[in-house]
Amino acid sequence: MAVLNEITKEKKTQGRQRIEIKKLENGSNKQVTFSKRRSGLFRKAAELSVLCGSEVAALVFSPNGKLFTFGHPSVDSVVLRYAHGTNTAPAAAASTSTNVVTNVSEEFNRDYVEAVKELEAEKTRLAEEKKKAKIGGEKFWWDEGIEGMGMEELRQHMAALIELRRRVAARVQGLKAAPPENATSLAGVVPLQPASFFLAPLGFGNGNMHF
Amino acid sequence: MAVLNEITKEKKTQGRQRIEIKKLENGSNKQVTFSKRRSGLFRKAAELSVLCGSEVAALVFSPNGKLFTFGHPSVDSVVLRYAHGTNTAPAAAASTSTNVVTNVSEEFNRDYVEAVKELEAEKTRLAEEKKKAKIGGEKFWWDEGIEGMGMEELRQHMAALIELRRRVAARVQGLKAAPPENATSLAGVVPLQPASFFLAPLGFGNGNMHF
DNA sequence: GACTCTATACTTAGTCA
DNA sequence: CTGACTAAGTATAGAGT
Repeated sequence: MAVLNEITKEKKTQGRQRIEIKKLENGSNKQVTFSKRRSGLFRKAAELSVLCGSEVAALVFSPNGKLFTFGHPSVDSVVLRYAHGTNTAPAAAASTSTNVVTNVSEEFNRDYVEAVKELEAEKTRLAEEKKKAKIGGEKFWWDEGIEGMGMEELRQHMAALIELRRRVAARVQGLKAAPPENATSLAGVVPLQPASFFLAPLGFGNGNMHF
Repeated sequence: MAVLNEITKEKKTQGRQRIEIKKLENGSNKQVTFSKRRSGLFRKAAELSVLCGSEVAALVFSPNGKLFTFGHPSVDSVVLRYAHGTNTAPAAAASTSTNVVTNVSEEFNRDYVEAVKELEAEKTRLAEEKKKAKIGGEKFWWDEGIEGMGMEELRQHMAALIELRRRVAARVQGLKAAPPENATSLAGVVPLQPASFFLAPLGFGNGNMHF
Protein backbone atom coordinates (compact mmCIF):
# COMPACT_ATOMS: atom_id res chain seq x y z
CA MET A 1 0.00 0.00 0.00
CA ALA A 2 0.99 3.56 -0.26
CA VAL A 3 1.48 3.60 3.47
CA LEU A 4 4.46 1.38 3.12
CA ASN A 5 6.12 3.88 0.94
CA GLU A 6 5.37 6.60 3.42
CA ILE A 7 6.98 4.67 6.17
CA THR A 8 10.04 3.54 4.36
CA LYS A 9 10.08 6.91 2.72
CA GLU A 10 11.56 5.58 -0.45
CA LYS A 11 10.08 5.26 -3.85
CA LYS A 12 12.12 3.40 -6.34
CA THR A 13 11.45 5.97 -8.99
CA GLN A 14 9.45 9.10 -9.21
CA GLY A 15 7.42 7.53 -11.92
CA ARG A 16 6.40 9.40 -14.96
CA GLN A 17 6.80 13.10 -14.67
CA ARG A 18 4.84 15.72 -16.49
CA ILE A 19 6.76 17.51 -19.15
CA GLU A 20 6.02 20.53 -21.22
CA ILE A 21 5.72 20.00 -24.92
CA LYS A 22 8.54 22.24 -25.93
CA LYS A 23 11.83 21.71 -27.63
CA LEU A 24 14.16 19.57 -25.61
CA GLU A 25 17.60 21.01 -25.34
CA ASN A 26 19.42 18.28 -23.54
CA GLY A 27 20.94 16.25 -26.31
CA SER A 28 21.04 12.99 -24.48
CA ASN A 29 17.55 13.19 -23.13
CA LYS A 30 16.26 14.32 -26.48
CA GLN A 31 17.68 11.27 -28.13
CA VAL A 32 16.03 8.96 -25.66
CA THR A 33 12.72 10.72 -25.91
CA PHE A 34 12.88 10.65 -29.67
CA SER A 35 13.48 6.96 -29.72
CA LYS A 36 10.67 6.18 -27.32
CA ARG A 37 8.12 8.44 -28.84
CA ARG A 38 8.97 7.44 -32.36
CA SER A 39 8.24 3.83 -31.60
CA GLY A 40 5.13 4.89 -29.77
CA LEU A 41 3.97 6.86 -32.77
CA PHE A 42 4.55 3.94 -35.08
CA ARG A 43 2.71 1.63 -32.78
CA LYS A 44 -0.26 3.95 -32.80
CA ALA A 45 -0.10 4.22 -36.54
CA ALA A 46 -0.01 0.47 -36.88
CA GLU A 47 -2.91 -0.01 -34.53
CA LEU A 48 -4.96 2.53 -36.41
CA SER A 49 -4.29 0.84 -39.70
CA VAL A 50 -5.25 -2.54 -38.32
CA LEU A 51 -8.29 -1.49 -36.36
CA CYS A 52 -9.79 0.57 -39.11
CA GLY A 53 -8.21 -1.09 -42.09
CA SER A 54 -7.07 2.25 -43.33
CA GLU A 55 -3.92 3.23 -45.12
CA VAL A 56 -1.45 4.98 -42.89
CA ALA A 57 2.03 6.32 -43.35
CA ALA A 58 4.30 8.05 -40.91
CA LEU A 59 7.61 9.62 -41.84
CA VAL A 60 9.99 10.84 -39.22
CA PHE A 61 13.38 12.42 -39.52
CA SER A 62 15.43 12.21 -36.39
CA PRO A 63 17.15 15.31 -35.08
CA ASN A 64 20.23 13.89 -36.72
CA GLY A 65 18.57 13.59 -40.07
CA LYS A 66 18.04 9.88 -40.08
CA LEU A 67 14.85 8.62 -41.64
CA PHE A 68 12.32 6.36 -39.98
CA THR A 69 9.07 5.32 -41.56
CA PHE A 70 6.02 3.27 -41.04
CA GLY A 71 3.52 2.47 -43.74
CA HIS A 72 0.54 0.28 -44.36
CA PRO A 73 0.32 -1.29 -46.84
CA SER A 74 3.58 0.54 -47.54
CA VAL A 75 4.96 4.00 -47.19
CA ASP A 76 5.18 4.42 -50.91
CA SER A 77 1.67 3.32 -51.69
CA VAL A 78 0.29 5.79 -49.20
CA VAL A 79 2.55 8.57 -50.32
CA LEU A 80 1.65 7.93 -53.90
CA ARG A 81 -2.00 7.91 -53.08
CA TYR A 82 -1.46 11.15 -51.26
CA ALA A 83 0.31 12.68 -54.20
CA HIS A 84 -2.26 11.33 -56.54
CA GLY A 85 -5.17 12.02 -54.33
CA THR A 86 -7.72 9.68 -52.98
CA ASN A 87 -9.00 7.17 -55.44
CA THR A 88 -11.43 5.09 -53.52
CA ALA A 89 -13.52 7.90 -52.19
CA PRO A 90 -16.62 8.86 -54.07
CA ALA A 91 -17.29 12.50 -54.69
CA ALA A 92 -18.71 12.94 -51.23
CA ALA A 93 -15.87 14.99 -49.84
CA ALA A 94 -15.65 17.19 -52.85
CA SER A 95 -17.16 20.17 -51.17
CA THR A 96 -14.85 20.33 -48.21
CA SER A 97 -11.80 20.68 -50.31
CA THR A 98 -10.18 23.94 -50.99
CA ASN A 99 -7.68 23.57 -53.66
CA VAL A 100 -4.44 24.42 -52.03
CA VAL A 101 -2.42 23.71 -55.07
CA THR A 102 -0.89 26.95 -56.09
CA ASN A 103 2.64 26.45 -57.19
CA VAL A 104 1.66 24.33 -60.09
CA SER A 105 1.59 25.95 -63.44
CA GLU A 106 -1.72 27.36 -64.49
CA GLU A 107 -1.45 25.32 -67.58
CA PHE A 108 -1.37 22.15 -65.65
CA ASN A 109 -4.22 23.11 -63.40
CA ARG A 110 -6.35 23.73 -66.41
CA ASP A 111 -5.60 20.34 -67.82
CA TYR A 112 -6.18 18.80 -64.46
CA VAL A 113 -9.77 19.82 -64.22
CA GLU A 114 -10.57 18.35 -67.57
CA ALA A 115 -8.58 15.28 -66.88
CA VAL A 116 -10.58 14.38 -63.81
CA LYS A 117 -13.64 13.36 -65.73
CA GLU A 118 -11.54 11.58 -68.26
CA LEU A 119 -9.84 9.66 -65.53
CA GLU A 120 -12.98 8.71 -63.75
CA ALA A 121 -14.24 7.14 -66.91
CA GLU A 122 -10.92 5.51 -67.47
CA LYS A 123 -10.86 4.01 -64.03
CA THR A 124 -14.32 2.62 -64.37
CA ARG A 125 -13.58 1.08 -67.69
CA LEU A 126 -10.43 -0.54 -66.48
CA ALA A 127 -11.80 -1.79 -63.22
CA GLU A 128 -12.46 -5.06 -64.94
CA GLU A 129 -9.29 -5.37 -66.89
CA LYS A 130 -7.43 -5.07 -63.69
CA LYS A 131 -7.64 -8.74 -63.01
CA LYS A 132 -5.64 -9.40 -66.09
CA ALA A 133 -2.57 -7.99 -64.47
CA LYS A 134 -2.58 -10.71 -61.97
CA ILE A 135 -0.39 -13.70 -62.36
CA GLY A 136 -2.55 -15.85 -60.19
CA GLY A 137 -4.22 -15.73 -56.84
CA GLU A 138 -3.47 -12.38 -55.34
CA LYS A 139 0.02 -12.06 -56.69
CA PHE A 140 0.90 -9.52 -59.30
CA TRP A 141 3.65 -10.02 -61.71
CA TRP A 142 5.74 -7.41 -60.03
CA ASP A 143 5.82 -9.56 -56.97
CA GLU A 144 8.03 -11.97 -58.74
CA GLY A 145 10.93 -12.76 -56.55
CA ILE A 146 14.40 -11.57 -57.23
CA GLU A 147 15.95 -13.84 -54.74
CA GLY A 148 17.42 -16.23 -57.19
CA MET A 149 18.87 -13.69 -59.51
CA GLY A 150 22.52 -13.18 -60.04
CA MET A 151 24.16 -9.88 -60.66
CA GLU A 152 23.73 -10.00 -64.37
CA GLU A 153 20.09 -10.90 -64.08
CA LEU A 154 19.60 -8.11 -61.64
CA ARG A 155 21.21 -5.73 -64.05
CA GLN A 156 18.75 -6.68 -66.74
CA HIS A 157 15.97 -6.54 -64.23
CA MET A 158 16.86 -3.04 -63.26
CA ALA A 159 17.16 -1.98 -66.85
CA ALA A 160 13.70 -3.38 -67.43
CA LEU A 161 12.36 -1.55 -64.43
CA ILE A 162 13.79 1.67 -65.66
CA GLU A 163 12.27 1.13 -69.04
CA LEU A 164 8.97 0.22 -67.49
CA ARG A 165 9.09 3.32 -65.43
CA ARG A 166 9.53 5.40 -68.55
CA ARG A 167 6.61 3.72 -70.19
CA VAL A 168 4.50 4.27 -67.15
CA ALA A 169 5.49 7.88 -67.23
CA ALA A 170 4.48 8.09 -70.83
CA ARG A 171 1.18 6.48 -70.10
CA VAL A 172 0.53 8.80 -67.21
CA GLN A 173 1.29 11.77 -69.29
CA GLY A 174 -1.10 10.46 -71.83
CA LEU A 175 -3.82 10.29 -69.29
CA LYS A 176 -2.89 13.63 -67.83
CA ALA A 177 -2.97 12.34 -64.36
CA ALA A 178 -4.72 14.38 -61.79
CA PRO A 179 -5.72 14.24 -58.17
CA PRO A 180 -9.33 14.06 -57.11
CA GLU A 181 -11.41 16.59 -55.33
CA ASN A 182 -9.58 16.86 -52.07
CA ALA A 183 -6.26 17.66 -53.60
CA THR A 184 -4.07 18.65 -50.77
CA SER A 185 -0.88 19.87 -52.16
CA LEU A 186 1.21 17.86 -54.49
CA ALA A 187 -0.18 18.27 -57.90
CA GLY A 188 -1.83 15.44 -59.65
CA VAL A 189 1.19 14.04 -61.27
CA VAL A 190 2.00 10.54 -60.37
CA PRO A 191 5.28 11.01 -58.62
CA LEU A 192 7.40 8.93 -60.85
CA GLN A 193 10.85 8.43 -59.62
CA PRO A 194 13.87 9.08 -61.74
CA ALA A 195 16.01 6.19 -62.71
CA SER A 196 18.41 7.30 -60.08
CA PHE A 197 15.77 6.78 -57.48
CA PHE A 198 15.67 3.14 -58.28
CA LEU A 199 19.28 2.83 -57.47
CA ALA A 200 19.34 4.67 -54.27
CA PRO A 201 20.52 2.28 -51.59
CA LEU A 202 17.37 1.99 -49.61
CA GLY A 203 17.12 -1.30 -47.90
CA PHE A 204 14.24 -3.32 -46.64
CA GLY A 205 12.34 -5.29 -49.15
CA ASN A 206 9.39 -6.17 -47.04
CA GLY A 207 9.32 -2.80 -45.50
CA ASN A 208 6.44 -1.62 -43.62
CA MET A 209 8.88 -0.19 -41.31
CA HIS A 210 12.13 1.37 -42.17
CA PHE A 211 14.88 2.18 -39.77
CA MET B 1 -13.05 -0.45 -2.62
CA ALA B 2 -14.96 -2.13 -5.29
CA VAL B 3 -17.41 -3.38 -2.71
CA LEU B 4 -18.60 0.12 -2.10
CA ASN B 5 -19.63 0.47 -5.64
CA GLU B 6 -21.39 -2.83 -5.49
CA ILE B 7 -23.44 -1.80 -2.51
CA THR B 8 -24.19 1.79 -3.21
CA LYS B 9 -24.51 2.02 -6.89
CA GLU B 10 -23.67 0.80 -10.30
CA LYS B 11 -20.68 2.29 -11.99
CA LYS B 12 -21.57 4.94 -14.45
CA THR B 13 -19.52 3.30 -17.12
CA GLN B 14 -17.29 0.35 -17.33
CA GLY B 15 -14.48 2.63 -18.20
CA ARG B 16 -11.99 1.83 -20.82
CA GLN B 17 -12.03 -1.74 -21.95
CA ARG B 18 -9.19 -3.66 -23.39
CA ILE B 19 -9.55 -4.40 -27.03
CA GLU B 20 -7.74 -6.60 -29.44
CA ILE B 21 -5.88 -4.90 -32.20
CA LYS B 22 -7.78 -6.46 -35.04
CA LYS B 23 -10.00 -5.13 -37.75
CA LEU B 24 -13.16 -3.59 -36.40
CA GLU B 25 -16.23 -4.73 -38.20
CA ASN B 26 -18.89 -2.60 -36.62
CA GLY B 27 -19.14 0.36 -38.92
CA SER B 28 -20.31 2.83 -36.38
CA ASN B 29 -17.80 1.90 -33.77
CA LYS B 30 -15.07 1.82 -36.33
CA GLN B 31 -15.83 5.35 -37.34
CA VAL B 32 -15.65 6.60 -33.77
CA THR B 33 -12.45 4.74 -33.11
CA PHE B 34 -10.91 6.03 -36.27
CA SER B 35 -11.72 9.58 -35.37
CA LYS B 36 -10.34 9.31 -31.87
CA ARG B 37 -7.20 7.46 -32.75
CA ARG B 38 -6.48 9.60 -35.73
CA SER B 39 -6.46 12.72 -33.61
CA GLY B 40 -4.42 10.86 -31.03
CA LEU B 41 -1.90 9.89 -33.65
CA PHE B 42 -1.60 13.44 -34.89
CA ARG B 43 -1.18 14.72 -31.38
CA LYS B 44 1.67 12.31 -30.84
CA ALA B 45 3.22 13.28 -34.13
CA ALA B 46 2.98 16.94 -33.22
CA GLU B 47 4.49 16.39 -29.81
CA LEU B 48 7.36 14.46 -31.28
CA SER B 49 8.11 17.17 -33.78
CA VAL B 50 8.06 19.83 -31.10
CA LEU B 51 9.97 17.96 -28.45
CA CYS B 52 12.70 16.82 -30.75
CA GLY B 53 12.50 19.48 -33.40
CA SER B 54 12.31 16.81 -36.03
CA GLU B 55 10.39 16.69 -39.26
CA VAL B 56 7.34 14.51 -39.08
CA ALA B 57 4.55 13.67 -41.45
CA ALA B 58 1.56 11.43 -40.98
CA LEU B 59 -0.83 10.49 -43.75
CA VAL B 60 -4.05 8.71 -43.01
CA PHE B 61 -6.83 7.59 -45.27
CA SER B 62 -10.07 6.96 -43.47
CA PRO B 63 -11.97 3.74 -44.13
CA ASN B 64 -14.09 5.89 -46.38
CA GLY B 65 -11.12 7.08 -48.35
CA LYS B 66 -10.93 10.55 -46.95
CA LEU B 67 -7.48 11.97 -46.47
CA PHE B 68 -6.13 13.38 -43.24
CA THR B 69 -2.63 14.60 -42.79
CA PHE B 70 -0.28 16.14 -40.33
CA GLY B 71 3.09 17.54 -41.17
CA HIS B 72 5.85 19.57 -39.68
CA PRO B 73 7.08 21.82 -41.10
CA SER B 74 4.64 20.59 -43.75
CA VAL B 75 3.50 17.31 -45.18
CA ASP B 76 5.06 18.07 -48.51
CA SER B 77 8.43 19.09 -47.26
CA VAL B 78 8.70 15.83 -45.39
CA VAL B 79 7.36 13.75 -48.23
CA LEU B 80 9.68 15.41 -50.67
CA ARG B 81 12.61 14.89 -48.42
CA TYR B 82 11.59 11.26 -48.18
CA ALA B 83 11.16 10.91 -51.90
CA HIS B 84 14.52 12.42 -52.54
CA GLY B 85 16.13 9.45 -50.94
CA THR B 86 17.35 10.85 -47.72
CA ASN B 87 19.90 8.26 -47.01
CA THR B 88 22.30 11.12 -46.83
CA ALA B 89 22.92 12.47 -43.40
CA PRO B 90 22.70 16.22 -43.66
CA ALA B 91 24.66 17.64 -40.82
CA ALA B 92 23.00 21.00 -41.15
CA ALA B 93 19.54 19.70 -41.77
CA ALA B 94 18.10 21.05 -38.60
CA SER B 95 19.01 24.61 -39.27
CA THR B 96 18.14 24.90 -42.90
CA SER B 97 14.79 23.27 -43.25
CA THR B 98 13.24 26.25 -44.93
CA ASN B 99 16.02 26.62 -47.41
CA VAL B 100 16.04 22.98 -48.19
CA VAL B 101 12.40 22.94 -48.94
CA THR B 102 12.67 25.96 -51.14
CA ASN B 103 15.50 24.53 -53.10
CA VAL B 104 13.76 21.28 -53.56
CA SER B 105 10.66 22.94 -54.88
CA GLU B 106 12.59 24.96 -57.35
CA GLU B 107 14.39 21.90 -58.45
CA PHE B 108 11.13 20.18 -59.05
CA ASN B 109 9.80 23.05 -61.00
CA ARG B 110 12.75 22.89 -63.26
CA ASP B 111 12.70 19.17 -63.63
CA TYR B 112 9.01 19.04 -64.17
CA VAL B 113 9.22 21.13 -67.27
CA GLU B 114 11.96 18.98 -68.65
CA ALA B 115 10.14 15.86 -67.70
CA VAL B 116 7.08 16.86 -69.59
CA LYS B 117 9.03 17.27 -72.77
CA GLU B 118 10.78 14.03 -72.21
CA LEU B 119 7.52 12.29 -71.64
CA GLU B 120 5.91 13.74 -74.68
CA ALA B 121 8.74 12.37 -76.70
CA GLU B 122 8.38 9.07 -74.99
CA LYS B 123 4.73 8.96 -75.74
CA THR B 124 5.43 9.46 -79.38
CA ARG B 125 8.05 6.80 -79.27
CA LEU B 126 5.58 4.43 -77.71
CA ALA B 127 3.08 5.06 -80.43
CA GLU B 128 5.67 4.06 -82.96
CA GLU B 129 6.62 1.03 -81.04
CA LYS B 130 3.07 -0.12 -81.04
CA LYS B 131 2.95 -0.32 -84.80
CA LYS B 132 6.03 -2.37 -85.02
CA ALA B 133 6.07 -6.04 -84.40
CA LYS B 134 6.53 -7.28 -80.91
CA ILE B 135 9.92 -7.96 -79.58
CA GLY B 136 10.73 -11.29 -81.08
CA GLY B 137 11.36 -14.35 -79.04
CA GLU B 138 10.51 -14.65 -75.42
CA LYS B 139 8.08 -12.29 -73.89
CA PHE B 140 9.24 -10.83 -70.62
CA TRP B 141 7.07 -9.82 -67.79
CA TRP B 142 8.03 -6.22 -68.20
CA ASP B 143 6.45 -6.26 -71.58
CA GLU B 144 3.12 -6.29 -69.89
CA GLY B 145 1.28 -3.41 -71.37
CA ILE B 146 1.08 -0.16 -69.59
CA GLU B 147 -1.17 1.02 -72.32
CA GLY B 148 -4.35 -0.40 -70.95
CA MET B 149 -3.96 0.78 -67.43
CA GLY B 150 -5.95 3.48 -65.78
CA MET B 151 -4.67 5.88 -63.23
CA GLU B 152 -5.49 3.79 -60.24
CA GLU B 153 -3.77 0.86 -61.73
CA LEU B 154 -0.78 2.92 -62.65
CA ARG B 155 -0.57 4.21 -59.15
CA GLN B 156 -0.39 0.70 -57.82
CA HIS B 157 1.99 -0.11 -60.59
CA MET B 158 4.38 2.58 -59.57
CA ALA B 159 4.13 1.64 -55.94
CA ALA B 160 4.96 -1.88 -56.90
CA LEU B 161 7.89 -0.74 -58.98
CA ILE B 162 9.27 1.24 -56.14
CA GLU B 163 8.85 -1.70 -53.87
CA LEU B 164 10.53 -3.94 -56.37
CA ARG B 165 13.32 -1.47 -56.67
CA ARG B 166 13.82 -1.68 -52.96
CA ARG B 167 14.04 -5.40 -53.09
CA VAL B 168 16.45 -5.24 -55.96
CA ALA B 169 18.53 -2.76 -54.05
CA ALA B 170 18.51 -5.02 -51.05
CA ARG B 171 19.47 -7.95 -53.19
CA VAL B 172 22.25 -6.02 -54.81
CA GLN B 173 23.58 -5.00 -51.46
CA GLY B 174 23.53 -8.59 -50.45
CA LEU B 175 25.56 -9.50 -53.47
CA LYS B 176 27.97 -6.70 -52.86
CA ALA B 177 28.44 -7.84 -49.34
CA ALA B 178 29.28 -11.30 -50.53
CA PRO B 179 30.20 -11.08 -54.21
CA PRO B 180 29.88 -14.50 -55.84
CA GLU B 181 32.56 -13.95 -58.43
CA ASN B 182 31.28 -12.10 -61.39
CA ALA B 183 30.30 -9.03 -59.49
CA THR B 184 29.39 -6.55 -62.11
CA SER B 185 29.65 -2.92 -61.31
CA LEU B 186 26.42 -1.20 -60.64
CA ALA B 187 27.55 1.54 -62.94
CA GLY B 188 26.29 -0.43 -65.88
CA VAL B 189 22.88 -0.67 -64.41
CA VAL B 190 22.22 2.98 -64.56
CA PRO B 191 23.00 4.69 -67.78
CA LEU B 192 21.01 7.75 -66.92
CA GLN B 193 21.07 9.83 -63.83
CA PRO B 194 18.78 12.74 -64.34
CA ALA B 195 18.12 13.82 -60.84
CA SER B 196 14.68 14.58 -61.97
CA PHE B 197 11.55 13.16 -60.65
CA PHE B 198 8.60 15.31 -60.79
CA LEU B 199 6.33 15.54 -57.93
CA ALA B 200 4.59 18.70 -58.76
CA PRO B 201 5.88 21.43 -56.55
CA LEU B 202 3.68 22.87 -53.99
CA GLY B 203 3.43 25.73 -51.66
CA PHE B 204 1.50 25.13 -48.53
CA GLY B 205 3.90 26.98 -46.33
CA ASN B 206 3.46 25.94 -42.78
CA GLY B 207 0.17 24.21 -43.12
CA ASN B 208 0.30 21.47 -40.63
CA MET B 209 -2.91 19.65 -40.57
CA HIS B 210 -5.38 18.86 -43.20
CA PHE B 211 -8.83 17.47 -42.75
C1' DG C 1 21.39 3.40 -28.86
C1' DA C 2 17.89 -0.33 -26.84
C1' DC C 3 15.90 -2.61 -22.72
C1' DT C 4 14.31 -2.82 -17.76
C1' DC C 5 11.69 -1.08 -13.87
C1' DT C 6 8.45 1.91 -11.34
C1' DA C 7 5.10 5.29 -10.49
C1' DT C 8 2.27 8.17 -12.56
C1' DA C 9 0.50 11.02 -16.50
C1' DC C 10 -2.01 10.36 -20.42
C1' DT C 11 -5.13 8.07 -23.68
C1' DT C 12 -9.23 6.01 -24.82
C1' DA C 13 -13.48 2.25 -24.96
C1' DG C 14 -18.10 2.58 -24.18
C1' DT C 15 -21.99 5.44 -24.12
C1' DC C 16 -24.86 9.47 -24.55
C1' DA C 17 -25.71 14.28 -26.15
C1' DC D 1 -18.24 13.77 -37.12
C1' DT D 2 -17.15 16.41 -32.58
C1' DG D 3 -17.61 16.65 -27.54
C1' DA D 4 -18.22 15.05 -22.77
C1' DC D 5 -17.79 11.68 -19.16
C1' DT D 6 -15.88 7.75 -16.29
C1' DA D 7 -13.02 4.10 -15.36
C1' DA D 8 -9.43 1.55 -16.65
C1' DG D 9 -5.77 0.40 -19.90
C1' DT D 10 -1.42 2.40 -21.79
C1' DA D 11 2.46 5.07 -22.63
C1' DT D 12 6.41 7.01 -20.82
C1' DA D 13 9.84 10.17 -17.66
C1' DG D 14 13.58 9.18 -15.04
C1' DA D 15 17.22 6.28 -13.71
C1' DG D 16 19.87 2.28 -14.18
C1' DT D 17 21.81 -1.89 -17.12
